[in-house]
Formats: sequence, structure tokens, C-alpha cells
Amino acid sequence: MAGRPRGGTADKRQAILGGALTVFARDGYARSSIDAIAAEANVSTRTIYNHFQDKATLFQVVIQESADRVAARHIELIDRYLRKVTDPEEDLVDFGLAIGDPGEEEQTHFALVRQVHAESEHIPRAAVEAWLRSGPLKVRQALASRLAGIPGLDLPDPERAALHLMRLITPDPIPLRPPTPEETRAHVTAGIRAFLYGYRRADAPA
Amino acid sequence: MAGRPRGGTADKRQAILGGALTVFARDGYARSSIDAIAAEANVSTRTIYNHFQDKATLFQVVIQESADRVAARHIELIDRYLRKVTDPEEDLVDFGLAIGDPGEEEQTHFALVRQVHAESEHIPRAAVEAWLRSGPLKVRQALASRLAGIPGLDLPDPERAALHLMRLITPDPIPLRPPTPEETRAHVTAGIRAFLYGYRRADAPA
DNA sequence: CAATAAATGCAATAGTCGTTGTAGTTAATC
DNA sequence: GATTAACTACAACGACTATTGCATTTATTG
Repeated sequence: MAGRPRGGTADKRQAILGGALTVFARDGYARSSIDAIAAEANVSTRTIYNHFQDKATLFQVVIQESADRVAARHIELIDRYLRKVTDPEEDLVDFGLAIGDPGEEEQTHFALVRQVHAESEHIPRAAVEAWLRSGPLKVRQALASRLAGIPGLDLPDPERAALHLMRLITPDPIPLRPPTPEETRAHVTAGIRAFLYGYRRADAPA
Repeated sequence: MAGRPRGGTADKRQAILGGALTVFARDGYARSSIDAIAAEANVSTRTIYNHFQDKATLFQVVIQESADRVAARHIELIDRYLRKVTDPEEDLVDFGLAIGDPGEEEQTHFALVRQVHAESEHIPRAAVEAWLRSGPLKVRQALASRLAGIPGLDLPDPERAALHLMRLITPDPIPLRPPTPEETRAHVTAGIRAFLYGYRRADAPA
């Protein structure tokens, strides 16, 4: 038995998923043509159909794998910055800056999330729920349990607090102009302060 | 000079804009066909092209008019609920419930905003900025100046505080299940409390 | 090198969509 | 009721797209 078993199958699949992620995040589902994805991935369109049933399932795989990957990285950041919190403000700001980093991957991630939000009614319910659970909800839970361990905070509903924290540090989806690093830091710092003051224990020091 | 001057021109234009709003908000720009918009508006496709240059400009007009209309209503709500604030929590919760009302118009509005967020890179920069300024930014400014008038709050940056408030009360874009009215109230109340505690003056009563 | 599985290039199908032209119909004004 | 602007129905064009089949090439394993 010969053939091409390990040859490029896995490589090609990854190339396709990478190209599809780029194109879907930039152009949205409907605007993204298979040809554009193939070009971005340096792959023939036929190969895409050898690996994936159709465009819709390719999209579902892309958003699911992206959710898994990003959630893993975010949980890693949560563990790194919030496992042992010495200075809540400093640690949370560092966490917020890491998550909102204007790196390429983060930008692509936020763009894809916006596409999912816009397309959610046109994606099978099960796929949306799977994305939600293994992505945002998972991160929210991890963040909630870490927040509960920070002293000086009063969190009647840790999951809701985690949602609030994320909302307060999320970057502007449409900035009038790209923020400078200082502005980004100011944005995150202000969000963290509002959060910390908002959830400060009544008997905590001012 | 005879003709059909007042006949239906204004009516048709409104019908088209209404149908386009519905379809664009539901399906997004790329998925929305002119035929679907025409059907939704009970108008022939040809009439659409008699009123608007092309699909792209129709979309820009739709989002611009929607931004104007919603901003006007939101500012009205801001004036109604926050002109004279007696009980900050109660008044802000009422405001938040009014803005996040699961009425048809509010739902359509939020859906269209998600579409704009997803499409922002494919809309002429000038149109996006105009939408931003006459929509979200305008509301944010109005809210900021009202918030500055609420006693017991310490707002170093009222505009940022307004952004925080909006973020804390915005409904979930993809709920696992439609929230009950009680859940909606709990969500808004929790957001308002976090905001109020977060921006409470240091010398204010607990 | 031989065998073979995967990838490619290319053509073709079938459908959709934006847009325009045209001829006829409707309805408002005079 | 005549005039005329607006609306409609309909066809048509060109472009794009998802998807498949097939013949050919590539690269990997034995």
C-alpha cells in the first residue's frame, strides 16, 4: 500500500482553514467566495471540496476552531494574570491589554466574532450554540472563577461580573482613528477602574 | 403642468426604506437582494432604481436615516428619564429598559448595528463616520452631559462613562434563549448597579 | 522505481443577482 | 377628462458563484 497518506492532507487542511479564517473575518460569509479562500490559502478550489462538504460547513469549522483556539489562549491569559493577584488594578489592566492586543490574530478574532454576531440567524442553531459554549461562555466562566478569588471584591454573580469586565475592556469596534498605544492603555485602565470600583467590597479601603 | 407630483413619490421612498431596513437588518448587505427588498416594500425593483442610484447608496441611506431616527429617540429617552434624576438607580434602570426594549424597532435597530459593525470595512469611510457621528457618538455625548448632572457621581471622563453605561446595559447579542422580562430587568439592574458603584463619589453614602 | 492517494487545472452546469431598457398602466393634477 | 409623471411587469445582459466531473500532475510510501 503506497500513496500519499501523510503527504499534505493535514497541511492542506490547515492552509484552507487559515485562508478561510482570513477571508471570512475580513469579508463576511456571503462576500467570501471559495475562489478567494483558495487563493488566500494557495490551494485549488477543488481541494477545498475534497476536505470540506461545502462552504457552510467550512464556515462552521472555521468559527468553531477559532473559538476553541482563542478560548484556550484567553484562559491561558486568565490563568497567567489572575491566578495570584497581588495588585488587582495592575494585573487586570495587563490582562485587558493582552486580550485586546492589536496583534494580527486578535484583530482577526474580533472581526470574526462580529461576523458571527451578524450572521447568527443564518447559522444552524446547534453550531451557534456550540460556538458560544466553547468560546465566549467558556472564557466567561473561567474569568468568573478567577475573579471570585480576588480579595476585596464583592461579586454576587461572578458570571455577570465577568461579562461586565469583558464589556468594559473590549476595544471600540469602529474607531474614528486607530488608537495609539497610550489611548488603548487609557481605555483598558478606565474600564478596569470602573469595574473594580463597581465591585469593591463595602468595607474595602477607598 | 400635470403629472403625479405628490402621488406616491414620498410614500414609495418611505416604503422602500422601510423594506430595505427590514431586509438589511435581517440578512445583512450581501445577502439582501434587491428583489427581496422590493417584495418586502411591495414595490417593483425598477422603482427602487428610480429612487436610489444603486444598492450601495440605498444601504447608506438606510443606515444613516436609521441612525438619525434612533439617535433622536434615544436622546428623547435620555431627556425624559435623566433630566431630573431623583433616584439614580431607578431612573437609570428605567432608561436602560426603554433602550433595550424587545420591541420590534429596537430589535431591528440592534440587528442593523451588528450588520454595520460587520460591514464597516466595506462601506465608504465617509459614510461610516457620518453614521457614527450622528448615531452612537451623538447619543453618547447626550448621555454624557446628562450623567454629569447626576449628583453623587464622580465622572472624570463623562463620555467614557457614557460608553461604559451603554456597554453595561446592552442586551446579549446571541442569547441561548430569549430572556424573560425578569431576566432583562435583572440584567439592566445589575449593569446600572455596577455603573453607579463604579462611579460613586468617594464621599458618597454606601 | 512503481504504485497510489492527493492535489491541480480546467471546463461546465445551474443558479443568483445587480442593473438597465422598454412598453404599458396607474393615478394625480389641471 | 386630458396630461403626464410615477409605477409596474417583463425581459435581458453580464457578471459572479457554488459545486461537480475529469484528466493530469505531484509527491509520498513501499
